[in-house]
Amino acid sequence: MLPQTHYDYENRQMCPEPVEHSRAEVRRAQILAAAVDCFRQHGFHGASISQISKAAGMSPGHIYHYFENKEAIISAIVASDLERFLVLTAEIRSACNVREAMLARVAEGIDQCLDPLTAGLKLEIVAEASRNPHVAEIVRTADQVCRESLMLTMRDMRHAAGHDDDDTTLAAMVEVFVAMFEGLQIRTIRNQDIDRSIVIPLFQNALRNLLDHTP
Amino acid sequence: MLPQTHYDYENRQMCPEPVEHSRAEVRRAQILAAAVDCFRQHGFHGASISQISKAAGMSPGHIYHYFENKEAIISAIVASDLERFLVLTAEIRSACNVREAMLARVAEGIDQCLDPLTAGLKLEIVAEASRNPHVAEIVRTADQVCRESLMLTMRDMRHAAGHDDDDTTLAAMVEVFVAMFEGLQIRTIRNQDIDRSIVIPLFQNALRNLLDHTP
DNA sequence: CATTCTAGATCGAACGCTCATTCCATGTTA
DNA sequence: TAACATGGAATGAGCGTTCGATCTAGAATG
Repeated sequence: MLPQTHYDYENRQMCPEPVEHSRAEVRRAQILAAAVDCFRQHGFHGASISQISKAAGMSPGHIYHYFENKEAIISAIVASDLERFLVLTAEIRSACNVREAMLARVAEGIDQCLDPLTAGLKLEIVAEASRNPHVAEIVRTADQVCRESLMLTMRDMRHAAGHDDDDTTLAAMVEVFVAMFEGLQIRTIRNQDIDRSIVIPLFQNALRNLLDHTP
Repeated sequence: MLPQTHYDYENRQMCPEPVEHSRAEVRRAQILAAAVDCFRQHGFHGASISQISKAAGMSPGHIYHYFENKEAIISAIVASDLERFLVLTAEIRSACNVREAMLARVAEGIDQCLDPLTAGLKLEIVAEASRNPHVAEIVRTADQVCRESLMLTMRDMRHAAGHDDDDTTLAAMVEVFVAMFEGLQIRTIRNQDIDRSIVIPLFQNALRNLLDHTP
């Protein structure tokens, strides 16, 4: 386990977490957790401040001491959500055996994508990004950082296997790689009876084919 | 071009379209077109009946002569959206050369998935399905029919190539196949600068690997 | 240690607005 | 004339947000 970090958007690097325990930080976390619950159940626009405040165990007005408005809550969730992914990719890249770490995380990633609760919120976030420019900016910035991190990881893996790819090829491989995972999030909503024991090996095989691809 | 058809949910088969031109049908279509526009821009819960009625060029109250409530509009859009896909798969299966038809449609499908406007609404629909049981039921029923149709198509293709797969394997291949396409819908929102000229061939190659897969 | 002070935490009523929906008067068609 | 199409105001509920009143914990003071 790496120490807790977060992504510093201004300086574009990971920073150690100051592990805040102040009352304010606790309250903020309470609100965010409650909001995640509500957004999962009713969507961004369907969930009301009143609902969120009830779930967080405080008055509606009090929410506004910690967040400027409802959209700020959305942004905070999106940001923290994607920060967690950045930590994950950083962990993979800092492992001794990058390939092993990656393959291990693949199984983990598939499981997470196939969890309907997680997938539902992720889809809500992307759908919101498709029309809310503010959310779109956060989502796209973090996505770019993730892709860059994955590109570096993939370049290492491929180089060890004797391939020497240019950046455009690597970027395309990352696109298809990520698309496959994100596609699972949609599948788990559209089909609740996925036969995991057959689908997961097939999926992993397709991933391996992609990673070992020769032009 | 096949004649216009729609999917009869009760009898589980395609039916010829009665091509209605009555005033009521025209009005309904107007409302649905306006609603699609509004939902794209503001989401299901963000778009109001008043907005939709303005876009459709009629009064808010009049909407309720054609749809019981707002959710009925959502359902009608989802249903017609997915019916169009059912028509597409039926078209592929009825082609002389199924493999050729399929590969041609693949390029078409990639283009459609990479269009942010189309993708945005599809994601909105899936996100809504992840929490609205009524929408979920429509989405899942249609998805199942699509998968069955794709399974038949894929069985033909694979059989011609000397493979004889059992149903679970075929179902899994369909899952991964569809997941890849649906993943593109998310990618086109998260990354607006996808290099199509490199990504699409790589994506098609990955698809071919999947279709020619040997266990 | 006891008291006072103060700044932040917290509440919940209130505001202005918009929403989905209803309803009835009016217009249109056959 | 009868049946349907349409408009638009009315309704009541709920929304995001604001705001002033109260509470509380802990520093400052004596």
